[in-house]
Amino acid sequence: MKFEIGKDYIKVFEKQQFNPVHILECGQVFCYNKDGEIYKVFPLDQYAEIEEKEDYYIINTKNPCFFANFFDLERNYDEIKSNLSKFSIMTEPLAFGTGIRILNQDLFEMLISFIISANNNIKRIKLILGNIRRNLGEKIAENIYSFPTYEKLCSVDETFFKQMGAGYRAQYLVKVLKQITPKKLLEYQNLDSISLRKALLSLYGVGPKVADCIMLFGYHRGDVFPVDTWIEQMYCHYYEKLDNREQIRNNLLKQFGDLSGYAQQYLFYFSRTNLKKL
DNA sequence: TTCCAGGAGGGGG
DNA sequence: CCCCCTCATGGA
Repeated sequence: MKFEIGKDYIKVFEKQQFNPVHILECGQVFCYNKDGEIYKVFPLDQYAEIEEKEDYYIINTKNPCFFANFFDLERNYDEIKSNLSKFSIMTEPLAFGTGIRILNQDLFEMLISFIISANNNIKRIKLILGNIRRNLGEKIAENIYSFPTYEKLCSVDETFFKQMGAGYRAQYLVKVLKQITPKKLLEYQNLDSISLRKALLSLYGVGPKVADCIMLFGYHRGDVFPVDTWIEQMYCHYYEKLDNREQIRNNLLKQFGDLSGYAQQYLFYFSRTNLKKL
């Protein structure tokens, strides 16, 4: 995709391939705020502000290289969308979510975030993660705190996570922190998708859906299809009535192949905002 | 008041 | 293997 990278900014010129509203609001990421027309994004300990100009979007940040990778700017999404458009079910979701991109997010942050996401809603997930940041992170901008380090998270107990609002997921967090380190997660990069999924599923608080989300939004694997309540509803509406999520996953994977992850995100975003009206 | 949210762990059959 | 139950919390 066409973009210009400067010392403290990135300009992104192809708006049909890059829409910050849809990229951030589509449910793949929880570390952002909307401040008027400006989006503030704060993955890990990094910070950026995104603003729309007439012919481009500008990402203002001290670390353009980090965010070029974070926003997956090297990838051509025109090609992905063109391939997805061959499926008639994708017509509306592609039009609705124009400019969605799958982010490259930190593996450890994804693990913690999506364990919290289980049986939860996005607004409250953001709230809980914000509480954890504010208590254990470093201040990186006005009223914005970094994602805590592994060591910081290990230094607190179950009661702390409950106070942050994590509810019964508090014990999952404490246990998973004893099972895994950020370094080990990084080493998993080399695994094929079958082995990677198996490794993630062995972690406490990580089931099929959370494992798929970590694989998609962290490891950028296209050959997964996270099935949550919205995808399940979508599937029952457009395909057939099925309550077995593993079966739904396999059927959708068979259709979309290596583009499954991308298809899923467009379908999820569309379903979550439109399906209840249908 | 009950139902639901980007589900997962645990027990029993 | 599958089925059933339970797990906090806040908004609708």
